[in-house]
Amino acid sequence: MRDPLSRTFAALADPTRRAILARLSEGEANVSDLAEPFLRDMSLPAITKHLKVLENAGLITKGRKAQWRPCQLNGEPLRAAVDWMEQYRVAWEDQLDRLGAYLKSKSKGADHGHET
Amino acid sequence: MRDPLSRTFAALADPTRRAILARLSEGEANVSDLAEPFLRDMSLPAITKHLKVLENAGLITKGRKAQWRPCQLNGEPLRAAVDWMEQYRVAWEDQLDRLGAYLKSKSKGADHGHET
DNA sequence: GCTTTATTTCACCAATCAGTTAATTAACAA
DNA sequence: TTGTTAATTAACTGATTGGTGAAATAAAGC
Repeated sequence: MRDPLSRTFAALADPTRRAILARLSEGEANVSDLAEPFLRDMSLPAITKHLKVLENAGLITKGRKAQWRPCQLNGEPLRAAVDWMEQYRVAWEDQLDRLGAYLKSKSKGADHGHET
Repeated sequence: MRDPLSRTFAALADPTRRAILARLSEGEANVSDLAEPFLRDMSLPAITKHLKVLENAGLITKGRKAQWRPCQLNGEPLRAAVDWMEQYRVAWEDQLDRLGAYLKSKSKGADHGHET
């Protein structure tokens, strides 16, 4: 996973990590706070690793406050990811439109008068 | 990678696969058409595998036309991915706003206490 | 100094990933 | 039937991922 965009998407490709980001969207939190909901399912080192993945992707930054490591969200890479998607969104929606038109013409074609 | 969202993000976490999607956003293409730009770097079976990943994520659908397999984009999972991101983008931007406000108040010296 | 709390690092393991070459299937063309 | 083109499957490999428990580090607190 060399490039930043790949790192971002890879980091998002895990429900635990997405949940951590969701939690962080409500505000700063320490590692143990972030870990707490998952400790039934996995160990603390596992969370440390997930956080490292998020950090390497630039999605979070970790501070230092005594023995705590307050984490906070960094939206920048996410914006890059959304931007990548938006770049192709027009084409995707065109294709969806074509599909919609096709389905509509196939079923009935009543409401919104498109060519049958 | 059980859940659909994870599958989508995982599928996007590879530059070859993103390039394939980009190509497909310009219109339907056969496997060999899609493979052509990459055959200098990897074999055809490698492309077949990438296409399978994209297909399993629901990002493309493969048709059959004689011995060809015309692939086309399916934007639905991408919409779900963008939706997930948008859901938190507001919060991220709020955080950026708060940071901005904080920095502004700090530079202005608006000394407002933080009571217990 | 010793103990506690918060977090990370280490060494390991099983599963998945991304690629390979060689063989195979599918559809068509002669 | 034989051959050609398009694409997939099979069997294998090395690297990465996601987890573990045990030990190590860091900063307080007593």
